[in-house]
Amino acid sequence: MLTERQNKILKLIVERYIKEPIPVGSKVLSKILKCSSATVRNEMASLEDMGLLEKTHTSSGRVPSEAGYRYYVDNLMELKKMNAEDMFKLQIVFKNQQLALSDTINQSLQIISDMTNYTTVVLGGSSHENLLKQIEVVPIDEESMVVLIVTDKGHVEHKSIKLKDVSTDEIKKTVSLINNLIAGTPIDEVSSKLEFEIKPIIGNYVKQHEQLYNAFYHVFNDYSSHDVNIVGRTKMLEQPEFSNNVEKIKNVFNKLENKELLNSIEQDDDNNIKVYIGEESKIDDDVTVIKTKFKNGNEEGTIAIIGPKRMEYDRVVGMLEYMKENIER
Amino acid sequence: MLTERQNKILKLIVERYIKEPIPVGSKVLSKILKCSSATVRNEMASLEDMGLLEKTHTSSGRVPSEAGYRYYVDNLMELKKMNAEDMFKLQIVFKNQQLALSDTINQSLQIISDMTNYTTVVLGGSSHENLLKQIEVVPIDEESMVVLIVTDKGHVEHKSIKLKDVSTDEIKKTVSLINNLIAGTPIDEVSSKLEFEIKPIIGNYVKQHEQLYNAFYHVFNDYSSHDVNIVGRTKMLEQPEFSNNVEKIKNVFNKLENKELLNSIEQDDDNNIKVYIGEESKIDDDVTVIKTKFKNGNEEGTIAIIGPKRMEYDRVVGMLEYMKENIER
DNA sequence: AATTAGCACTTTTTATTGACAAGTGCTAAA
DNA sequence: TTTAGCACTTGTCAATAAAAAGTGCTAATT
Repeated sequence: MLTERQNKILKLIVERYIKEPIPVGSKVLSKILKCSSATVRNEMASLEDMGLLEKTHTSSGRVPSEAGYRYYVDNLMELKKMNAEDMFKLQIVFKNQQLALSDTINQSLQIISDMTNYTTVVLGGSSHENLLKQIEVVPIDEESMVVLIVTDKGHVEHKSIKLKDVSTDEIKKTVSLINNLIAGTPIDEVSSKLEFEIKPIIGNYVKQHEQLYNAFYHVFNDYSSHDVNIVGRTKMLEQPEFSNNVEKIKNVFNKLENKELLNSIEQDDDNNIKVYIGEESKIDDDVTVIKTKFKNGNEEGTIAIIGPKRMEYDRVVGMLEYMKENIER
Repeated sequence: MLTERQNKILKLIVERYIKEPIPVGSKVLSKILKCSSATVRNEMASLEDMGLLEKTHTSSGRVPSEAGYRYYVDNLMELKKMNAEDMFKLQIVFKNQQLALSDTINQSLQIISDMTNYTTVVLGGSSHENLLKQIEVVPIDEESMVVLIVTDKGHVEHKSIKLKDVSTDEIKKTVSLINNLIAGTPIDEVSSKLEFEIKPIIGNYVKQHEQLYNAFYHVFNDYSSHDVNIVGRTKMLEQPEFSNNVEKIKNVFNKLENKELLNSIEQDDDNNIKVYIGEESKIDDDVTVIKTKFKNGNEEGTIAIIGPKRMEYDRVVGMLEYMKENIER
């Protein structure tokens, strides 16, 4: 357990370092704490022993370690209310009744990304939570057509397919068959339902049933399991820990492109705001991800803010809280 | 007009510099050309006077200028056939009859991006070339619904909208009205047609006609004028001219995000392969864009490869030619 | 008239040095 | 328990020097 003073010192170091990425020395702190620098040095040494602080070299000031940030977030941080101006900007978006929820979220995250210089992400629910609402087929020319898949949460996916020697009528019948028999099924399970419930039926009256079945089967199989929207990809370049390190940038960008890894954001089922610091983020040692789930009517998903480990935790958590409240209302 | 030898020297310098971004000195060339370095120096000075070469500092070797690359591309470059292995990889994609054209293109451009470490782009036709094929509305819950717009070229756009106190029946009628009266209109012009042809009609039998009209009006007004797919965004980071210059990276990434600027790729109507070097690319002085239009049946668009000015022109042009051929077949 | 050898001159790159600033750890005194 | 004091480390910055790469020009050569 840390003493009062140690808490104070750790908090000061974390907040100073977040403001400006310069290791914090004992001298500045001694002034603030009204004790000698030697005392501060002793305390800092203890905090380092506990693994909460680090040095960049033998005679440098201290920098928070990953555990230090963790401790700060869990025990020391005081949530920061959003300032009036920022709040006002967001309220304009939230008050706009015309917008669909997804647009509201996207626009507000765009604003947050611009205010903070962090990258933001919206994830729709995963495919096993999405139910097939309806499919539509729009013929484009003799051979090709577009298949549209709409889920109960309003997510849309489409795919062009080619079919030879299949009549419009046969397609229409199959489509309404699917809409009647399979709508309401989780997207995940549609492929198998197609096989066992649709394939046998269309086998009877569609000449090229094999081809037709295959086309639909693939459409659902390729259904990307996630609806991902990343806002402010390049904001990462504004952060000093990345702007001088192309390898890091490459790594982070590749992880963002690679949707699989974004799923790691959605791992746990906690409904509160969660903070993944450094290594925990699974993206990069210097990256922190702060996320929360949201639910509004039948729409649900996750919003996340991705920034450097040296992130303004108090501010971002405050913002996410505000976002979540407004979305759910 | 350049002499035989000057052509040779310019070609050598460009190709050497493309292989490795090190200014080329007279010594290396003298060995290849079997003449003294002094002779080469004289020729290089002439080429510099003509604006085809540049120095990075008073006593450095030479580097191609923008005009130098231009001259190389227009006069000196010998197209390079793709190697068998690369060709084979692409053939697998092109031979796959199952795939819709857009998927074929995306997959093959992914391969090309990986082979070359350049960014690739597919642009669909612009909105004034796209005709409205059909719209569909799928209700999600009492208030919200998804509007789907399909164009004659199979491009799909969707948008969630909210409507209060509008019956399903009213919506259905309006939708079929639009499909009957406006299908076939260029997307660009749909908004105005809605106003003059649909609004007056629904005004008669839809209670909340103002609201309904507004919703559809916005859907078409927000229609993003372009279908853009960027593959291998981060490949730019592999190029030495960018990997040490965060400002450049930022600039290029922002230009890519900003769809307007991609339109500049589509500016001219030339059907051949076009090369935009450096400043001409409108993206960055150190960027080259090589693009071509393609047309297959009623689908058409543009594919482009974006790389450093120091791009392997002979290889990329060869690849684009091959792509174009295969797409159009 | 074209080519080449030779050399002075520039600029970049790299390493070395020294001085200074920032900060620590430890010891001994308060 | 706190603090003053001091030796010690490390990083940063500027100055200097030497080496490497390459040029332009002049004068000699082919």
